Amino acid sequence: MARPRGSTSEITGQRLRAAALRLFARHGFAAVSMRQIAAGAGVQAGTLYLHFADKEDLLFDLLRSHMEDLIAAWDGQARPEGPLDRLREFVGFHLGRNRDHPDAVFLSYMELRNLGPANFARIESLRRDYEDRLSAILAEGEAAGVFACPDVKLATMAIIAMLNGVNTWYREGGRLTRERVGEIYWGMVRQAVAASGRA
Amino acid sequence: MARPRGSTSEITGQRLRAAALRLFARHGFAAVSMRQIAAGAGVQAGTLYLHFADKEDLLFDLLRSHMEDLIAAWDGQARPEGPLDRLREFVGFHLGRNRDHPDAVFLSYMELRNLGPANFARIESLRRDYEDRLSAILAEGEAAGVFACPDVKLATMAIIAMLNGVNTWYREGGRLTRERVGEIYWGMVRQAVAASGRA
DNA sequence: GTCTATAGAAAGATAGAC
DNA sequence: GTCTATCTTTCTATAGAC
Repeated sequence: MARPRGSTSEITGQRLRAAALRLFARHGFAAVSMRQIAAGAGVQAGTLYLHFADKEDLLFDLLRSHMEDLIAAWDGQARPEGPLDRLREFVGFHLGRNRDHPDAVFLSYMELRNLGPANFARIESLRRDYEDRLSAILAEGEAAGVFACPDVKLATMAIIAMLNGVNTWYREGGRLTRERVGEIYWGMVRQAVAASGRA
Repeated sequence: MARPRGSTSEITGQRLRAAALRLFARHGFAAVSMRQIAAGAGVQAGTLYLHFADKEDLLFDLLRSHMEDLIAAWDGQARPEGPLDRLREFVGFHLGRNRDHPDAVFLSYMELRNLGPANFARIESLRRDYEDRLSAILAEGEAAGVFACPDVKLATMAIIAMLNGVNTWYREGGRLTRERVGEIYWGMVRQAVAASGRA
């Protein structure tokens, strides 16, 4: 993040990150050896310890940068006015990020248990920060009478889980395009929190 | 499954299954050693190979029996008439199973990649069988004009992902009871597929 | 059916040459 | 900054005693 750009070290570091991300997502953190990661980046095993203190530090680096990039990307983009359009924007944004970073998304939900307590807490905190963006939209819509969630936090968790599910089954070239899937999910999300229709 | 009941072998086998389930869910398949599993069941490592051919066979046994029990439990219970009540029943059933078998549910989504192609295909097939039960309810409701899913398969995946998400954040003794969470999720599911309100 | 003991391979991490 | 070589530990799986 704060290393000199373009240096040999930085290039190797990024290649190691990329190799580790791919391998961890494919086989699981515990199943991947430091030797495999090094080989994936075209270096020897010992070199890894020039860039990362140990295996967990490498995993933490991947998860932290993923969450920080995610939050920065959302905060950095223009937001439409009004809770409904803003929610639509969030759904599209989240699905787009999941599409573009499937390995990191998978890791950030599946391999948290391999972090020590301190690192675990930091990632969880970042995740909460991100989820709070969605909660704020829902609360705003609730106050405006556009949404009617019986519980904003639960609606937040439900929407995120629902959207994340797409990555587990969607395959390029299948029955539906990404765009169509996005439209259909947006429809379900909108109805799930809509003010009309609540019994 | 077809072993003599109550025999010493069967008891040890069940203890090994229970220990493996707990350890795999807690630390991940690759991170758990055969020695740990044996110790968790109070036997030595060599004994494991009397009950399972190898580590993958043990995982497959856990996943297969979980999925088969799940389907049998749903098929074996009385079903209310009408798509809306049937959907409500499914939501409650699914949340209840997830509550009672969190480790097996977690494993069946996270450790499939550790199965060989043949075993993987068998578990995937069982999962599809289960999901088809939900799809049938949605299709029935669609035909009756009670539901309006733009796509039954996507609604199936969305509902299951949403419900499964509860296990990742719900903690006993928290802000909401299981019953209240079930009510709120049922409300969101119902609205998400409701015939009214579709634009 | 379970034990002890171990073979053989592979893991994480480090030291020192270049 | 990267390499080779290696220490130490741990792994899966098996052989043979009881």
